[in-house]
Amino acid sequence: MPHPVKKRHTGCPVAFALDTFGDRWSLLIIRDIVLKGSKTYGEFLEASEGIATNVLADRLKELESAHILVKSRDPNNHRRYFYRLTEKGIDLVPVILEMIQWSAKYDPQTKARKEVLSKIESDRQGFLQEIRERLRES
Amino acid sequence: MPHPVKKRHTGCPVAFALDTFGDRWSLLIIRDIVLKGSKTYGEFLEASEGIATNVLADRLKELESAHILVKSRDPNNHRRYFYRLTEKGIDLVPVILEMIQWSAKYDPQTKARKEVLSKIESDRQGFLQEIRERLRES
DNA sequence: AATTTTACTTGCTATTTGCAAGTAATAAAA
DNA sequence: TTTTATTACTTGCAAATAGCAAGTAAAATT
Repeated sequence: MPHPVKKRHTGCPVAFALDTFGDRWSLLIIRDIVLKGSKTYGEFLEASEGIATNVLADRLKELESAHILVKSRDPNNHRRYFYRLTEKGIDLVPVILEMIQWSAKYDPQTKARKEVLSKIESDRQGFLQEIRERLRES
Repeated sequence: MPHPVKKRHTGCPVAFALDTFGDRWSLLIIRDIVLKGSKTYGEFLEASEGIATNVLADRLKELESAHILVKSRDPNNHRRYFYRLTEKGIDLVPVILEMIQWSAKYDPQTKARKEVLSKIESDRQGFLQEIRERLRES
């Protein structure tokens, strides 16, 4: 079973952020929720670029205990659970948007969609508000 | 010698960003340059929350080959090198600012300074511009 | 009652990190 | 000009983490 990474708790906000979600997978899981509408373990397994099942289980546990995700049962199918973003998690969307813009600028093979990019640039606040509302009501 | 992490090269901009700097140390090195004015190997070793020397060497190499950093000799002391951000590296500052804002909001022990935070909120573009200019002329 | 779905866990190997010590080139001091 | 110190690394090894394949358990479906 993978373990949580050592926390630096130095007070530096950059270090705090990296200690919380600074690994290869955490933000991809959040991307799956925000951009692909994933909610369940199975959906993350399929959507997240081939994340290993034990690593996925570990990251979900970590993100839940960091209060970035909340887990609830699917009322219609008690075998499965829904993972949703908390407000703390939703507040990570701006970080993801900046990453998207940076990669769109520097990755020649980027698949970032032009419409999305122009929306982010021309009406960032509106775009963020739409995402927030969608996530809150999901 | 640590090796580069496996690249996913899937076209997803979030994955591209994480493949490039999505680890516990890369953005801390960049923070050292941007916020602490670090330039040399020794300064990174001292500033970066106790990064191990071999990991530092590896990350510098990776960031250089990703064209985020450039390495040049100190003309006054040929034993040492200066590491500076390229434009590609400078363009990561917005990502770092978002992380700072998120951590300032959610870390009760944050040491993020209020003046900096209000400057970021009230005049983000101006703040970014100041940083860019300082980094370019350094 | 048997099968399938869903969300994991377990065990093992490979990779990466972290620590301590060592090296090589240049500069400074004696 | 020989010795010492600085600076930027490299090397070797142990510990932690990631990745892969197979297994388990509860709930739903057939």
